[in-house]
Amino acid sequence: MCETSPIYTEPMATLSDVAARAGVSVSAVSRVLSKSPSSRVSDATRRRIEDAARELDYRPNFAARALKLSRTNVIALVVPDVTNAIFSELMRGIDERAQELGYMVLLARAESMQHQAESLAHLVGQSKVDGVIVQLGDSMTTAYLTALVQSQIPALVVNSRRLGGVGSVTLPDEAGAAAAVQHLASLGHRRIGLVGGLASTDSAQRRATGFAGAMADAGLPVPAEYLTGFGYESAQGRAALSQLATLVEPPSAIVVANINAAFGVLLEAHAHGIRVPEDLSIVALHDAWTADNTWPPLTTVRMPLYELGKASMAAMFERIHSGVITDVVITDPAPELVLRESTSVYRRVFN
Amino acid sequence: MCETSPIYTEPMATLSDVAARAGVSVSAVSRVLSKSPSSRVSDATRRRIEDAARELDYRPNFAARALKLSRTNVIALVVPDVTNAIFSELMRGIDERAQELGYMVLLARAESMQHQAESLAHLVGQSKVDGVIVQLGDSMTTAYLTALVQSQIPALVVNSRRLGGVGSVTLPDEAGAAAAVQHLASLGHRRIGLVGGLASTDSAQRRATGFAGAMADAGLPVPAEYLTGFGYESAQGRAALSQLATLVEPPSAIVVANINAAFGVLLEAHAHGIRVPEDLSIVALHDAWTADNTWPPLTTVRMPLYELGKASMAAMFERIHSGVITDVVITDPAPELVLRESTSVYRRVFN
DNA sequence: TTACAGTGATCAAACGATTGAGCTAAAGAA
DNA sequence: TTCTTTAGCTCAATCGTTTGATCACTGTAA
Repeated sequence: MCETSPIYTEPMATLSDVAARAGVSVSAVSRVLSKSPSSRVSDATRRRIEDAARELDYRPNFAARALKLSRTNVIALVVPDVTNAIFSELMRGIDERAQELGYMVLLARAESMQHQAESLAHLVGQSKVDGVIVQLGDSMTTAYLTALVQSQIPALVVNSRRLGGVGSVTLPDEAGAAAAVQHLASLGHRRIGLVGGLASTDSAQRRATGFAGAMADAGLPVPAEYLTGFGYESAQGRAALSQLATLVEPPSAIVVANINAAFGVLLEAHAHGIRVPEDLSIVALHDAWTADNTWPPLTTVRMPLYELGKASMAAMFERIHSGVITDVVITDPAPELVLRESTSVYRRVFN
Repeated sequence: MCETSPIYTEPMATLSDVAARAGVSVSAVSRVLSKSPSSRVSDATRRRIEDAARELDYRPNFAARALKLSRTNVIALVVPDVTNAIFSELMRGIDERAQELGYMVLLARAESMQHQAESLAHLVGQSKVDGVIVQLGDSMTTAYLTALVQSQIPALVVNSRRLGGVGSVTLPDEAGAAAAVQHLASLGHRRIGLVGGLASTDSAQRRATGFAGAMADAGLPVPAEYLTGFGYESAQGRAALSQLATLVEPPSAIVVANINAAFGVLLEAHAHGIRVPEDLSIVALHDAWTADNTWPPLTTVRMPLYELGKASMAAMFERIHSGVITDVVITDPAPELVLRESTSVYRRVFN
């Protein structure tokens, strides 16, 4: 089961190796290879240096560079839950832009940071990373956030505003919720409920606002008992539908503020013998590949998560390099309805 | 929208700051704080140093340490697809053990590494990371792998063996497939099909072997047309069922080698009007929270992914510190059937 | 002839930690 | 008293880069 391998790993070529081979000084090599604009070098030596570097397969030593320049070109991404389908699109956006900007992403699961704020401080204090992008979750304490703000860490919060001292990048939550309402209204639904997030969270508030606004625009009433706000996870979606189902006159359609909660809603509907979409139309915010796997497949509103990621990394870059703290709202592309099979035209069941 | 913040970020305290405050030399501080066993220091000075360090909130500079010791205590995890539900359990295991061992994990999406092997070489060549754990995907070229082997990088492949020069950690694939078969057989099914992975991959082969073995043990025939092997993704699951459904005498139950493919199987079943589990029982390898969201919820065989992650990190640690290359198979816990609603007792439809 | 600007390269001091070797004083041995 | 040992420190080199300061040289102007 085991086998020892002699490790012949000849050490990487360094600047001075290249310098020796090219017959020049270390500084000349450094200036040429790091393409510094102030490099007054003759074409001949430049070529000799580049050749030598290529022949020795030279790669700059990350640690040495980081030490000298006191920046690592690495940023940390803190997410509450890697399992979340939403995270992966976000990650993809961040990663892509990071690569363009010459950065790498260190993924940190929030759960793994036991003494959370402290861990973050370590990350930056040790100058392992140049900045931190945090995707807020319901579980993140405010203590964590204030600690984050107080530390002078370049930080950025994704999809949550009203935090002084750290930047933010936010989704068009109102527009997304409104799009969902408009879809249902256009199908003839008048009794539309909301399965929302925790009222304490910023995004849940915005989605609720968008929902209310669109209902008003459509001239539809919103009874208080049609509004729930248990949270974004599956179990909380179940709880919400379970409550809505007991109403004397239950909604004929609901907007679910998060796709994960919608999974729970669907399960609970099955459990209650509520047929989707015949008895109840469901549209959820956020699109993900998992929406195809439910029965019926979920109609969703796709939110620009990929762009959220890209913009986050861009804002982080700005913050690091110019100290500018921005609050960005993604508007392009706009939330887009993805029609599947969980919504249908309203049929008067109480005819 | 923008607001500039003056950055008062006073630089981190260094060893010499601590030394100055404690009135001792830098080396004394280093020896005390890095708890080196060869530190002959009086209790008095030790206490002075520790106090000074605490007061200044000293944290060792990562880059400096990495430069001097030429190791970073960071490993890279390369995954084909962050979206994959399987990945998150694996990641959790790796991350947890990494933390115990004083390591951090740099997540690298394989898709983001355009010139893949080259990127890897960069990662290690620059000594950004001490080693690389690779979760193989269908899309990973053999060129990539041979490059990985040839480089002297401490590397480890997850769930794929037969690679000289790099270690491996593998799931109990045969046992998992066998457990699935046994469950179906115990329900009275005799015509059992396999929706497998690509025959070129190691894990697909082992699962196919486990399937065949268990079928033989149960005294059940396996017609060649009951065996498919399109791949582990949803679309390929659809393709597989679409093919199986055309058979004159289709299977009454199938084992799907991967839960993601099972989602596709389920969709295709719906499309064909095949009722699950009445007309077709389905059991999939790998459990994930998404299995609860399908209709009907999927019966699965839970594979020890978390333990796979932990073992991987442990093996990586071994590899880095003692050069020992191991091939580990996870046996504990054994694959476990998670009963949901996609399987039921066989009823003779052709009576 | 002397001075001076400009070019192309080198020197050397950092960055912050680690660590083998060397130093000093006190204690013990001869 | 003198020599050796040892506990308790400090010295100084080193890891690989970056970068302001410096230097040697050539060509030009005064």
